[in-house]
Amino acid sequence: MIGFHEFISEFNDALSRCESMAIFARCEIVYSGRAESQLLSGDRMLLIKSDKSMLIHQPTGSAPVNWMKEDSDYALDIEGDSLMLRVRNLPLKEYLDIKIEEIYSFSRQKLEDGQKIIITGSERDMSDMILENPELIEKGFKPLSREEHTKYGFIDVFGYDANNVLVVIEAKRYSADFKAVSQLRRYVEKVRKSKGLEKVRGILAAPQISANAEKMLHDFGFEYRKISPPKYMERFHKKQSNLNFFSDKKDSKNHD
Amino acid sequence: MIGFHEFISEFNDALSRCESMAIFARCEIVYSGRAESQLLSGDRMLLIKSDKSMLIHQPTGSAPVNWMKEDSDYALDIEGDSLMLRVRNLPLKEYLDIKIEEIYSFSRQKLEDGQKIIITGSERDMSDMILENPELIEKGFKPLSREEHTKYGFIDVFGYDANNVLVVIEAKRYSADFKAVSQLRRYVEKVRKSKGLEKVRGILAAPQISANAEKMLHDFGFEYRKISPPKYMERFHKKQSNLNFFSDKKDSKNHD
DNA sequence: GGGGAGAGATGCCGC
DNA sequence: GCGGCATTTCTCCCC
Repeated sequence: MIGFHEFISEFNDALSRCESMAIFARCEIVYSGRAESQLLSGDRMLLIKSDKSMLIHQPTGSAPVNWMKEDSDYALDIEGDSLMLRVRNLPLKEYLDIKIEEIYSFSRQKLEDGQKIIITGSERDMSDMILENPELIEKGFKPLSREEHTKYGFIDVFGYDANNVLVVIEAKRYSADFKAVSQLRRYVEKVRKSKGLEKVRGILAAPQISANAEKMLHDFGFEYRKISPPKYMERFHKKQSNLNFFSDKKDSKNHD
Repeated sequence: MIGFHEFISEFNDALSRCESMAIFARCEIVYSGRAESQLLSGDRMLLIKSDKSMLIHQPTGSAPVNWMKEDSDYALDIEGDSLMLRVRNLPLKEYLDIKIEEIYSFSRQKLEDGQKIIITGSERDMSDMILENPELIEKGFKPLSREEHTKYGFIDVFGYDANNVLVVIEAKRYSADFKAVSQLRRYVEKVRKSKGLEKVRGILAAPQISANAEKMLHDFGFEYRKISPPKYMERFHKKQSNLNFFSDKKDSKNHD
């Protein structure tokens, strides 16, 4: 438990040094901006980052209950028994008011991190895989070099089949739904119109598809290919299982 | 700075008591599950919640760089100069390995929070507003009681115009895009087919619409209405600007 | 800055 | 659990 006066001093000092902060506190919260929200009194974790963004987490769930974007302004004032923390982002017209009733703990730290996460197994990797292995779609499929931003739109993969009919492919890394079919439909219609072609094939590539989406797909005359996104690191790990840090990962992967 | 042995003991005790934790540390991270990722050494904030979910934040940005869902398992082991924190969610087949090089600070706290956030200004509030004020769409519009899950789909608002022509309305709280138009199109087509009607009107209600989306909208013969989501609390605050922090919140439920 | 689309999206609700 | 959809989505990339 930390007194408000000591906290105010520490908080403002940390803020001026662009340190990151973690606060455990009981508080009530009101947000006003893109929407409006209220959250009555309870225990939460408040994070303030070096970029002056803020996140508030309840003790459960993976999404923050309230937050403010970077470059927000912070002001602390004691009001009666409580400490008001007012967070403002004037350019975005967003306001967060936190009535802090009790502070359980406070940590501050200057954090240095120049690293950027590298992710594999995304939809992009999936279309790369299709480009490199066109037979995943069908024998004789000839993909054109992928053009995300053609005049036809943001098409994942684009090519010709064995009969030189144009093929538009939409890849989804997860179970394909109505939205994926609608998207494919929009692209196919665009290409048909732009090229003045009657026949353009549409193919949805995904590990799964919902029954409704598949029905809609067939109604439009499109096709489904069951294809899963690649996991490059996993493959790498299986090949090279003798490394230090990563080796344990690998072993832990061998749960299947 | 905290020693690994002391940390292990504190961490495991906190875990067994379902406390929440905040850790500032330098670490490397590897994730494997729905996708795969790696993040080289840097300073981060690690949160572990009462529900045994985990969030890892870099010093900037509002989204976590890595995370694990609730009910994950945690295991700590000293390996050479580092402390390995292995997080596992076996049912989801997700694995997170954190190589902790240095711990700057550690906080733990039992958090109690039974409150649920109340949000206004959502799309749902928008369709409620249209139901209560049908003239926002046009003179003579008669909304039917809203049925989110009709056999026609999850239609926002549904009604008849002055000439008893069926009207399907899709509301968007933000600037409407291609996806919104596609969605409206899908609903209109569904209703046309289900009811065997030639003429069903489609209206997109949103505060804004992109030029491309508006063109597509008109190509399909649909219409746009410029309507913004309501902000009940804001209206209330303007009327009653002399209350203390919380009285407004409570009454803000009586928004209309 | 807006538009368009993916995300390890998350969360909610309904079946 | 899956399906369908909104989200104060967030993030990225391109124009």
